[in-house]
Amino acid sequence: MPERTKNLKEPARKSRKPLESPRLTRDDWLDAAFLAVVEGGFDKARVLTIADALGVTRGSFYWHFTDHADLLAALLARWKEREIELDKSLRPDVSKDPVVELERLLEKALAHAGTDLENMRFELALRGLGRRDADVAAMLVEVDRARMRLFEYKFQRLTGSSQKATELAALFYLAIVGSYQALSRPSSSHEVKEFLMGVIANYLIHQQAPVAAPKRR
Amino acid sequence: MPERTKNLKEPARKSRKPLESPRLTRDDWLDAAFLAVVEGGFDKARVLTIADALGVTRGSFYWHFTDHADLLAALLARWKEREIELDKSLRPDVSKDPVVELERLLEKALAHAGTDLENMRFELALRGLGRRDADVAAMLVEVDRARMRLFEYKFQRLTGSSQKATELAALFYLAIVGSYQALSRPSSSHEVKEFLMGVIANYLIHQQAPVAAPKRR
DNA sequence: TCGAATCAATACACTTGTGTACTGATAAAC
DNA sequence: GTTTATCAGTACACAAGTGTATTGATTCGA
Repeated sequence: MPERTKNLKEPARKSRKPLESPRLTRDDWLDAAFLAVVEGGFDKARVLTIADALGVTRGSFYWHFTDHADLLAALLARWKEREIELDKSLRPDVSKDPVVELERLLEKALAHAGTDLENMRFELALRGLGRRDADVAAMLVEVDRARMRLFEYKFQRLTGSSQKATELAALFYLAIVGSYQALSRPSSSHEVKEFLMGVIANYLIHQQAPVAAPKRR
Repeated sequence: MPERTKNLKEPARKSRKPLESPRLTRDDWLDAAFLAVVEGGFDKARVLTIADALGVTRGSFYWHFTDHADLLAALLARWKEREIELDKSLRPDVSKDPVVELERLLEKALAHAGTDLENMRFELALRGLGRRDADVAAMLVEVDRARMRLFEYKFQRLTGSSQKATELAALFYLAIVGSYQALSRPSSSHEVKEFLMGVIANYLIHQQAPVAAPKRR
C-alpha cells in the first residue's frame, strides 16, 4: 500500500546528517556517492544503491544528473578541488620550526581517523579507477607531483640540501602511499607518523641537520 | 552460418601461447582470468569476457568451474602459492655480500617489466579486492608480513642492528608498495631501485655500516 | 571401430543495472 | 490561495551478466 508519505520509509541507513530537508540537492547525492565509493569502490557506487541509501528512488537522480557518468565527473571534480584547497592550506609555513612543519604535513598526509579515513579509502578507490581511465590517471599524477613538491619544500627547509630533499620527499611520500594499503594495523596513523619522524631524526642527525630533530620513539 | 569449425573464430586476441590444443584446461582459464584481472581489475574479469578472450563460449567454463566464485578462489590460491614459492627462493643468501642480497631483493620486488608488470597489476587489483573482502585482506596482511620479514632479515645482515633493520624494512617496503601506484613514470623500475640503493648507501654510510655500501647514483 | 568420457555450443530463465517518459506531490512565488 | 517550478515515484524497454539443462562434437581407450 504505497500511500504517499514523503518521509524516508526507512531511517535512511547511512545518512550522517539528520537529513532535515526532505528534498535532496545535487550535493546530497554527491555526498552519498562519495560514501558509496568509500565503502564499496566505484564499481559499487551504482545509481540504485545510492538512491536507496538516500531513501529515494532513481527518479530523483535523473533530475539532478544527466547520467551516471555525470555523477562520476562531478565527484572527481569535487575531490580535486578539495585536494587543491588542502595543498594550498599546507603550503605556507605557519611555524618557524621545520620539524614542526614536517610533522604537521605528515599528520595531514596520514590522518586515518574520522573523515580522513574516508578520504583515504576514496583515494585508494580512485587509484584503482586510474588504472583503467587515462584521465583519472593523469589527474592522480598531477596530485602526486604537487604533494611530492610540498614534501620536497619542507624537507629542503629542514636539511638545507635540495638534493637530499628530493630523495627524502620521494621516499617518504611513497612510503605514506604504501602505508595506505599495506599495513597490518590500518588504524595506527599516529604510530606511523612517529615512526617516520623517528627515521627522519635518525637520518638527519647523522647528516648534521641544521636544526634539532625530535628524539626517537 | 555457424558451421562447426572447432578452431578459434578470431585469432584469440589476447592469448600469448599459440594455444596449440583446441581443448582448454582449467589452467588455460586461470591464465586468461589472470590476464583479464591485470587489464581490467576483478570487476572486469567476467565469465563472458574471459570466454571470448579464449575464443570459446561460456559452455566450456561451467565444465571446468562450478562457479564464478570458484574461478576467483582458484586464482587467489594460485597467486598465493606462487608468492610463497618466490619468498622461499629469495630467503637463502646466495651471495656473501649483504648489499648484493638487498639489491637482488629490491630487483625482485620492483621488477616492472615483462611478466612482473602483470604481477604488479594483479597485486594492485588484489589489494582493491581486499578492501571489500576480509579473507583477501587477511591473505594480503600475511603476505606483507612475510615480505617485510624478508626485508628485515636482509637489512639485519647489512646493518647488524635489529632495531634499524625493522625500521628500514618497514620504510623501504612501504615505499615500494607506494611506488607501485604513485609514480609519474611507471616503467622506471631500475631507476627506483638505484634510488633506493642510493638512499640505503647514504643512510648506512653515516651509520658506520659494517660493510661497504655502493656509491650513490 | 565403437563406445564413453571429455570438452564446447545453444537456448532458456533469472537478476541487476541503466536510461526515458510520464505522472504525482510539494514548496515558493505571485 | 493559485500557479508554477522543483523534486520524487512508477513503468517500461533495454543491456549485460549469471547459472542450468540439454545437445553436439571430439578424443581416447578398449
